[in-house]
Amino acid sequence: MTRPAPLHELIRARLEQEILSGQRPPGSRLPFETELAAEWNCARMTVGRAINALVEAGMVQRRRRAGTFVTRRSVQETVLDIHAVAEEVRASGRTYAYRRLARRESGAGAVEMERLGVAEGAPVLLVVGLHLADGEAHAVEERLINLTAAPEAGRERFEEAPPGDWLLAQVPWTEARHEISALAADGETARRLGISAGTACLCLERRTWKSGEAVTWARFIYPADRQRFTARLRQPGGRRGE
Amino acid sequence: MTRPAPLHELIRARLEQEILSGQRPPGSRLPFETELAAEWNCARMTVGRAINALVEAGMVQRRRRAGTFVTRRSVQETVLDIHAVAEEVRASGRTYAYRRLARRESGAGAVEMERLGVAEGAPVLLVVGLHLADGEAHAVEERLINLTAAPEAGRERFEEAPPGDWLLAQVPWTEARHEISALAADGETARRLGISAGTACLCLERRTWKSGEAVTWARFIYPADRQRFTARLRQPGGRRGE
DNA sequence: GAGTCGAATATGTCTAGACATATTGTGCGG
DNA sequence: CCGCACAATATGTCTAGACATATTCGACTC
Repeated sequence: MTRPAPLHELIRARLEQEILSGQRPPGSRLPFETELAAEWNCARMTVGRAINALVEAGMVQRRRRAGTFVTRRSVQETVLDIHAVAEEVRASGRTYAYRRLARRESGAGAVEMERLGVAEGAPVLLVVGLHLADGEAHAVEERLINLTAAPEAGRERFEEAPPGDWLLAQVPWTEARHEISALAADGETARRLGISAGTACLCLERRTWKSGEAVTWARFIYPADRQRFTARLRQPGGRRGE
Repeated sequence: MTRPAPLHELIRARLEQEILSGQRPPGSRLPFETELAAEWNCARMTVGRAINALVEAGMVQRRRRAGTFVTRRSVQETVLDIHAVAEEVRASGRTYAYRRLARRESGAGAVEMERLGVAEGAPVLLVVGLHLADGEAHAVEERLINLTAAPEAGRERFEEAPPGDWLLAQVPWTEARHEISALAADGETARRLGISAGTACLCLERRTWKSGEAVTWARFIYPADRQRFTARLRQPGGRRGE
């Protein structure tokens, strides 16, 4: 039994369908709110709400006095889900394990300055760890933590659990950025992953900030055959997990 | 001069800040709409609108009779912008060019069945092309088009312009999915890109549907040093391009 | 103690107005 | 013909209500 959809949802769905079908081509003007309100026999605010959802989805743009116009589609904005490595592995039905390979506190050098965006000599913590799936190397994680932003991290050993989990729980971030690239494994990485040097690898870099201050930088390196990222188009009217 | 922000926006920003700062921890209940309305001295619908924006951003969940609760953060949902290759190249200030390498119409075999999800023997079009930046190979594009879904594509040569542009204009899709992976260049790909076989490459696969029917499959292969994808965290209250 | 039913209540949707504000078109004067 | 002031207008925001609906809580029964 499907509950009756609210009116603003019906209006939104109808307009969306007309846009996607090409019936309302990019650049064309939608009927004015008052016209739609008369057509659907409802208040202007109800159609306004429907149209605002389309604005939110990037399908139309509104200009006062001019009207509402169908957006020209140019950039495909897709949604990429990046889980924690442990979840990725468990989701595929394998057992997950973690092993710390190295831990070092130091003052920021050139590399750390670039990766974290901190001043020279600022205290930073480097942790290198290996993520295992069914006992086999799944990914190498290199992690830099800005100890100025997260001083409590200096007291953690990160021997049993990866720093990501701890940071997520301890330091709420407000902004994060990801970069996905490919690279050939260098000697050390190859040795850690048990592959031969030069093997193609997928690389995910993540930078996290809390209110403008860099908290952590992380790089995950996966052998090419062991990981891929999937993204789906943002569903314009998609309801969020129920 | 910043225009005065609307009240629902102020309320949303305030609540968001309280959530991000940890002042309102995950699982905690927000004040009831009526309480917030009294606190801000406004109508209930105004605070409702503010809270709905937080729902949209996935920061809170609402349950009738129970109230509104701060969501536990689990999956990081990020937004990935995937431009057309031509735009990517031009955005970096280089000149863009395209060269078609091959074109073949045939009935779907095992590979095409898997990639497009069509029946055996269904008419498909394969186009292979090279994207060039400043005269240098930037990416190889392999493209399969379902001629049942887009029969007009059979009359196109795709010699000057890549099929992506034409398809985008002709066949509005309703769903698309992307996969990003790394691979080592095979002999033919390496030759086309002017690199040596085995070089690490970044690979983007895209599948596009129109109302449930597969329209096209595309695979872009970039040498590792020539492309990376960036994603940013979905800005909860981010305004869309103005 | 377990289960059932009904009342209480917070959210969900909607209306018919109001006024604000950005932008467009127009007419007037130079 | 150009520029400028002004009126027209479509969206943007907000209100004070109304009724619907899902969920919870408590009272009552077995």
